[in-house]
Amino acid sequence: MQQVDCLGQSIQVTEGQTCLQILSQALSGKKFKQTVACLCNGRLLDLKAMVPPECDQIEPVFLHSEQGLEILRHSAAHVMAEAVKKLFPTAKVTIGPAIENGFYYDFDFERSFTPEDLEHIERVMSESIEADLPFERQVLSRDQARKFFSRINEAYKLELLDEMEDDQVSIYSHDEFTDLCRGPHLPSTGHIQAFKLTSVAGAYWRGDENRPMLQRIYGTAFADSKALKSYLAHLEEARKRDHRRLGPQLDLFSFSDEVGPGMPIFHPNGALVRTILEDFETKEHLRRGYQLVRGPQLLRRELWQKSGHYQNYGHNMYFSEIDEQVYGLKPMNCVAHMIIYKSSLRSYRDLPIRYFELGTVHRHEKSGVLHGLLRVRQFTQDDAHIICRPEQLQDEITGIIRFVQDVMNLFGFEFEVELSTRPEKSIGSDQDWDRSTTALHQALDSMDMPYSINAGDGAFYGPKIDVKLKDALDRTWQCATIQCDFTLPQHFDLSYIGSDGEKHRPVMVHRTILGAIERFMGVLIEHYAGALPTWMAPVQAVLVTVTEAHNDFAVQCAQELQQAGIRVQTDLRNEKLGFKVREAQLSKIPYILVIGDHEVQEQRVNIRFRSGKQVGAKSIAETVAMIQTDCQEPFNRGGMRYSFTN
RNA sequence: GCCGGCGUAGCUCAGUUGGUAGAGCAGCUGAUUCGUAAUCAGCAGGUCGUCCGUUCAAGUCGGAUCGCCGGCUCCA
Repeated sequence: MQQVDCLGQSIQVTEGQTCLQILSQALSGKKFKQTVACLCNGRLLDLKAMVPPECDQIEPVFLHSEQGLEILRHSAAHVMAEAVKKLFPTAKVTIGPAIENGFYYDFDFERSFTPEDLEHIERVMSESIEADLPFERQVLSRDQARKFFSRINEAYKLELLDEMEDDQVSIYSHDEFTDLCRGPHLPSTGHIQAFKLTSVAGAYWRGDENRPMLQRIYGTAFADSKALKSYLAHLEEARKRDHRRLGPQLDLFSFSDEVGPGMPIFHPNGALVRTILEDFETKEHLRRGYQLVRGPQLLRRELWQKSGHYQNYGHNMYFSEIDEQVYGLKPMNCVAHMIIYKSSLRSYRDLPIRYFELGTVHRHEKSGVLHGLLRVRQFTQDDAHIICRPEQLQDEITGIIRFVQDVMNLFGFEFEVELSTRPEKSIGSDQDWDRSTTALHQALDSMDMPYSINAGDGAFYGPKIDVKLKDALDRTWQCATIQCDFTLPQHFDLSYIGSDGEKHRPVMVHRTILGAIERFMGVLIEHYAGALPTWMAPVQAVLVTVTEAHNDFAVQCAQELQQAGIRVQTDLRNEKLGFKVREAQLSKIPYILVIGDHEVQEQRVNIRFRSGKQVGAKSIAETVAMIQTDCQEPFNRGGMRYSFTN
């Protein structure tokens, strides 16, 4: 006799009983309505599935749970596919998974779907949901399935079937629509209470740009309309934080058609923020034993051929011919660093050598990938190359990870870490790959850093660790990267004299901490919604006068604050106080210092934060101390020894 | 690069079935001298992204091109 544990109750299963029957016994009626699937010993199953013989534990999956939402969204994708097939019978179905916050389905159709099409599709979907049609699962042999999909003329499904290894496959049907699908699904279409089709896009079949482009429809679905509304409102809020909107608004940077795509222009405020970041980085690198170096922008083509970049990435480089010589604008900084290393004979005692450069590079990125400051054609990397003995590799990598961690903590970023292993198209010996991949693993493990593995996504010359940050819309962007490289030392014949008096080959690590200054600024702006922490704010304080009678004192205060190293502005315009406060606050200036009759009399300023909070009157000396403490605070919190100075 | 959408004043946008361009904010000038998110009035501002075409007539229709946006692919 089979016994299962369900929500703390032990229930006897008689033969042929479904999970639905067990759960309805264990659950009170109300909660049961919210149950859309079940977990049998951790495996997701339909409610209508028979209790598996080996199962001894069943848990309900509620619609509101993460797994419940995934099932909801996947089912919504099926309902959408059904609607598309009803409206456009010639469309061929391909795949349609649930994704974070929604779902999509790709169709092969002779034209793109229009916004009007989406409305029609939504209407037909609503009809299907209204009819509350059950999802039915059926298990077929691969052969039967092949016959079925061939009869209904769904070539893409046949291709998917050919790739499957199982002898048996499952199909799901509701109404007249049937799809090859692992499941599980909702009990019926009526459980889809809140959905919306959001956009159309082109997408390559199987993600391969050499295969046909399909028509993708994106949608989203939530457990109830309140959750859907709040998600859509969240999206709207996120759009307000978009650095492409905030950048020009705060007069940080802009793009110009006249200049060219992917070439950001930094205005005074933005250039100042940049300089503050770069200055911080320079000091922080010096403190951690890096040496500052600087290479040229243009280097002979032969050098790029030697490094291998010409062969691998030449199509993305900018070239120029000068005095009958071809020069390439550098797409990375390592080549000059190699030359510096080679400029003298190196001893094992010299290693590790850590060359750091805020190196400006040019890469001709495809036009379609450009994205504000996050993907540009000219950018400055906080780039370093560490040349070390093989046995030093792991310590060096650990040091870099600690560096990344410190900096991310300073800014309060949450980040994802990925380790990418050897790709198909790669060079180097198995031994080199194994040794360096192991060093990366061990460095991450030794620091208890959680990470995922991206198999086959390493650089062609070595494995790497990438650190990814999210933008306002939760899209991830690679920032820090740590890349092992054993081919460049070979191409440039790098060596050091070991303790045995013999020449040895060093290993090399390419790494960035922020990634690119431009990208990092973009992510920072979105992270702080434009309200940069005081130590980075281009203008830290603005003196706002009530009337022109107070201007003299304001100018005097400004001079004192400036003397103390604070970035201060005055707003002496003949405008109402409310108007000036509003503008200062919209400019996200951390300290708004109001001066009226009281303040002039007491020789004080009245402090208001950009949050709207009013602090009260303080002397200039007190104000300076307050702002300086504020600047120092993130560094104390981040546990960094770097101290804020101007 | 590929698929789709969009380009009107510095910014945000309106502009009906083709009939010759409009608002708010910002700017300038003047008035107002004011206590914590928008004082009032006046003025000025546009080859409707660019180039071809259709038409008596194009911001509006068609084509090309440049750019931006959403995806896909890519990211040394």
